[in-house]
Amino acid sequence: MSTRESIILLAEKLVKEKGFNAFSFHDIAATIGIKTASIHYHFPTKADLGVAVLEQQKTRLYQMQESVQDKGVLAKLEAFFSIYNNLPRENMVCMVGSLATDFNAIDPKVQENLSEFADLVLQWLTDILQEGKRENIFHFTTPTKVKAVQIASSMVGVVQLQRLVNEDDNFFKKVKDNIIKELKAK
Amino acid sequence: MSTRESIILLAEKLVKEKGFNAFSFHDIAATIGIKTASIHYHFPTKADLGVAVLEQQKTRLYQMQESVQDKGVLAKLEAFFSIYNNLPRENMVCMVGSLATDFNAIDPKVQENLSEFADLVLQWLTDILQEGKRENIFHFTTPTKVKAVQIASSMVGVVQLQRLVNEDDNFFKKVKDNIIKELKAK
DNA sequence: GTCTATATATAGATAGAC
DNA sequence: GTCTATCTATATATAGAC
Repeated sequence: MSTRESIILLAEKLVKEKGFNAFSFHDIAATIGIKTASIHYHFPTKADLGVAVLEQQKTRLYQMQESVQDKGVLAKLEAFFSIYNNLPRENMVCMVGSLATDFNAIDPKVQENLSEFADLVLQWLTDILQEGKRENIFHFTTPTKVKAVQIASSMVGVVQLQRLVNEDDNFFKKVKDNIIKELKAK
Repeated sequence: MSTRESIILLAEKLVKEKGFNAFSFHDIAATIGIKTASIHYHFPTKADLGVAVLEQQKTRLYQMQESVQDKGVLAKLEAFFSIYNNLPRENMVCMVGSLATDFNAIDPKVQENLSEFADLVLQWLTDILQEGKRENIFHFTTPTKVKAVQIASSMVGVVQLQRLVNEDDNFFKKVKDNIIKELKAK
């Protein structure tokens, strides 16, 4: 893996763990064994690094969409949830939520890329829900986009709340399972 | 209003707008017309200020609970939603979500107070939902606490997503209205 | 209770050698 | 592509005068 890729991956981890404005080039440099000046060679500014992280997120999303395109709607829904599945265990929140709370404190370039990534995720979930309705697997009556926003919001929020409560209560899994149950209910 | 109260109120606003680690004592000092050293007289450390903000949030929550204790369950539910109602318009996210994403970058004292405040909010919503079931106004079958976490998560998340999408689409209101509709549905 | 002045630390960023 | 060295800005925090 190239140094550039290592930096992006570690930056992603740190954003999800601590937030964009709480990690520093020094955190990254110390972990991967280089100096902060070397990071600036790959990413002139921290905003450039933020943009690169979001572009990588988009690429990963496209790959995930492609990998399940021939599968059933329930497999696609599970792929959507896989964005969030491992976060609580790793003491992380999702990229969108982490950057959204810092929105007014990040560079406009990062803001723009974040909005685009969030739109992609929302549109993907909307498409999945629509397909489920068409196939008579899901039976909600709410407008599909609204339902998608509601479900995505639940995921964004529950990984954050999970951090604050006793981890014996696996609210993340309970909420996720309940969402699937409600989607299937007639 | 005392200087101390002014500092707490402004800190609350800044946390919801930019995040705890993105505002500085200088931001507060400049706005209310004092020097940063004066803030340290009231709050020795930034963590102390964070704790004070959360204690004020708890006090406000208790007052809200008391103000609706003799009203109907739908009025209580609306009081719960009032925590979030004005946030999108003011370009803010909620206190719990803002601090949860920064959880690993804030002082343990602030972490602890945040967890307590989140527990209070969740327990309040759980009580409201339970009362609604008892009075046959709500008809969900999911365990009440899980339903409360799911709804609270939706609110935490939707005020964050609302920041990222076209504000012409008032997803916050649509999601909130849909949650109420689903609670009442048989 | 607020001020001036300052200490101390750390951040992002740049210049130029290798 | 990474380094050393340095710049500049800003953060939290403290000491002591008023």
